[in-house]
Amino acid sequence: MVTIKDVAREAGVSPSTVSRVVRGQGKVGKKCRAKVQKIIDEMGYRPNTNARALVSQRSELVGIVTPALHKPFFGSIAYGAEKAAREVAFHVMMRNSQNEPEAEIDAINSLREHGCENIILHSKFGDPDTLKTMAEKISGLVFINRFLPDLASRCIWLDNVSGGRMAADYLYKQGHKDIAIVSFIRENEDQRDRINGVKQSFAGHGLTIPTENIILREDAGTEVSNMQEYCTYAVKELLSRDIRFTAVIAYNDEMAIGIMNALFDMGKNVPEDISVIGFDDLDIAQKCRPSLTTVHYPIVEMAEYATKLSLQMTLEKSEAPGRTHLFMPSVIERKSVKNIN
Amino acid sequence: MVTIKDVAREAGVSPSTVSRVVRGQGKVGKKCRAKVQKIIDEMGYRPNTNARALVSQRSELVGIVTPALHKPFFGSIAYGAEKAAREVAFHVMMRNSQNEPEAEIDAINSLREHGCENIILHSKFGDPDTLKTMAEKISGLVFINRFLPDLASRCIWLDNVSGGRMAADYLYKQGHKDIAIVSFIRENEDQRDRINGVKQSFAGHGLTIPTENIILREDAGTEVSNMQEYCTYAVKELLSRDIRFTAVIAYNDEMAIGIMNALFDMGKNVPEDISVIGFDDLDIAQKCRPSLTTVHYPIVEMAEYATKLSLQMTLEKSEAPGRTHLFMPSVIERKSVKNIN
DNA sequence: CTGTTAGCGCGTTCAA
DNA sequence: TTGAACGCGCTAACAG
Repeated sequence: MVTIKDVAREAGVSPSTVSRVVRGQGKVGKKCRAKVQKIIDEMGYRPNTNARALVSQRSELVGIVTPALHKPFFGSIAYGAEKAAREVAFHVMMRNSQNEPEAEIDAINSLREHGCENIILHSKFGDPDTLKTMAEKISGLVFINRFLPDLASRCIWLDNVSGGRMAADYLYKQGHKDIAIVSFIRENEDQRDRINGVKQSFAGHGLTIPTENIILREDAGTEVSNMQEYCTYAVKELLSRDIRFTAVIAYNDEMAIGIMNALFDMGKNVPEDISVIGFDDLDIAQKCRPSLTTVHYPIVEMAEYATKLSLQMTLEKSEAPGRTHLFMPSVIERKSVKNIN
Repeated sequence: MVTIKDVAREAGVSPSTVSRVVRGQGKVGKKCRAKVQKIIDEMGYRPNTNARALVSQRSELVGIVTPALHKPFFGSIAYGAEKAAREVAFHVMMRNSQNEPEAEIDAINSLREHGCENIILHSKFGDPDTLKTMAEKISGLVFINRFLPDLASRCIWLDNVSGGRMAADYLYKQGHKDIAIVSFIRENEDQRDRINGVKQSFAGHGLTIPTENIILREDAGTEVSNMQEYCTYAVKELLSRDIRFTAVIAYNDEMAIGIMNALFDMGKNVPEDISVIGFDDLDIAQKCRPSLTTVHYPIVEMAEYATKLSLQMTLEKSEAPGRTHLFMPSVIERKSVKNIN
């Protein structure tokens, strides 16, 4: 390993001068700078990040904590963050949390051991008070896909209510007055918000959505163990109940696809017999058949934005601006919804 | 920030003793250890990784360099690596290379600045000599999904020839004697290997695959700009040429799905009219319709293995074992291939 | 079993 | 404009 001393000796200058050249700071004579730079290139010198972080008390690291990196949605977060980080020559360190609050804390702590001040956290279930305490200690901690009133200015999140409303508005315009909703848990924020958005939209048209038209995973019991099983269960329920619906709003794309498959299996065609709309706009939405009409979640942009915000907070030592960062979804029209007007 | 000194002072011992307790190494009196541990917990002391890495000359980091993390296949590599890294309390740093050899080198260099000795590199196009030079300098550099004869013991790769053979064997058993192949470039290793595997299989049955039955992206010219366009082009070619085929072997799942969609668009049903088989076994393969029969690529396991191998090489300072690490694919039977016997 | 000493490679004073 | 000296927090070698 070639150190700053080696370069200094070779160039016949002091280590401090080399340091100035490397960082492009301070006053260095033009000739001197050129000579040192030449030696640096020749010797292939690269500053030791650890030593640097040790002395300057900050590492050039962005940490990202998400539930499961192999899922496309979270992979996109990592992708967006890496993109923004690279622009300022920062590195990305990642950690999976499995959606377990304990694992999240652990991940954050170990990130901090590396001197990582910039952390993008995707926490759906972390305790607000705990998170607040952490935020006070970590100047670059920001939250993606969650809104915490006390930490509003550090939250980068999506307007799920609008997303739900947009999906419902779109369906309504296509002539669908009777719809069903398939989601997970009633009380989870995102899920509740999206459902509320749908209800708002329909209320605006003087319509209500009967309780029987809403299927929730929490009501499915233990008989279903994975997404497809749940979707099959949901579709069976819907079809067996004495209700009328021409379209299904799924919580997300994965579920929408599961529902389409279940419908096909039961002899229903999408969108001819029943329309389906998703949420997220994952890659798969354009690859499945019929391609999925869905609500676009600008997750890559959000992750980039979150990273830049975090960086700005630590680099410019500026507090987060006194506002929250709310992104808007948008409907992407594809082939899974039929116009029945 | 609470340092080792703070703990030492508080506990009335020397920093070295605290260090020994923290690392669980060396001899420390039972009572003494308990007391120090108590103070550590109370004060919330966490060792500074940078200082540690500086003095011990090694960081507890695994670097992973892949072309594009947001794609499920590469996301799985990151996932597997993180899993293995976490077991030994290492962190993962990642970098996207966009498949550009320059960016790869750059990524590796910046990883090294962090003192990262463990690097999992997914490089399809990197120059073998350059890679060899890097490997000599980086004791924990391993290659995933590539075989370099000179660095065989550091390569974790898949037997693509067998994969191609398995796909073809499976098709043959299902009664398909006339098949088409859709792939990218003739000379790329993986693609050539898989095609060769297919040819071997058929040769074993006394059959050959006519050149006209093989469509390559490189022959498509510039008119196609994305995967779906290419698949549509490929299917059109196949259908317009005066050839006979009952099944299509696609280079990978993404392509297989594009091909299925193109076939549907042209009024052909899968698998009734034409069967399709993919490669990779991405999540999407079980979600698409018909679900895709494909060749399973054990990429998560391979990434875990690669990480453990790298760790072993650096931690135990042992050279890589004198053998290469070749994983075998396997056929996953789903619904996109019809038995026409 | 425990403490003392001496750096790891670098950035940042402060003098010169 | 340059250099010398110091210390970031920690581990390792050596004494005791």
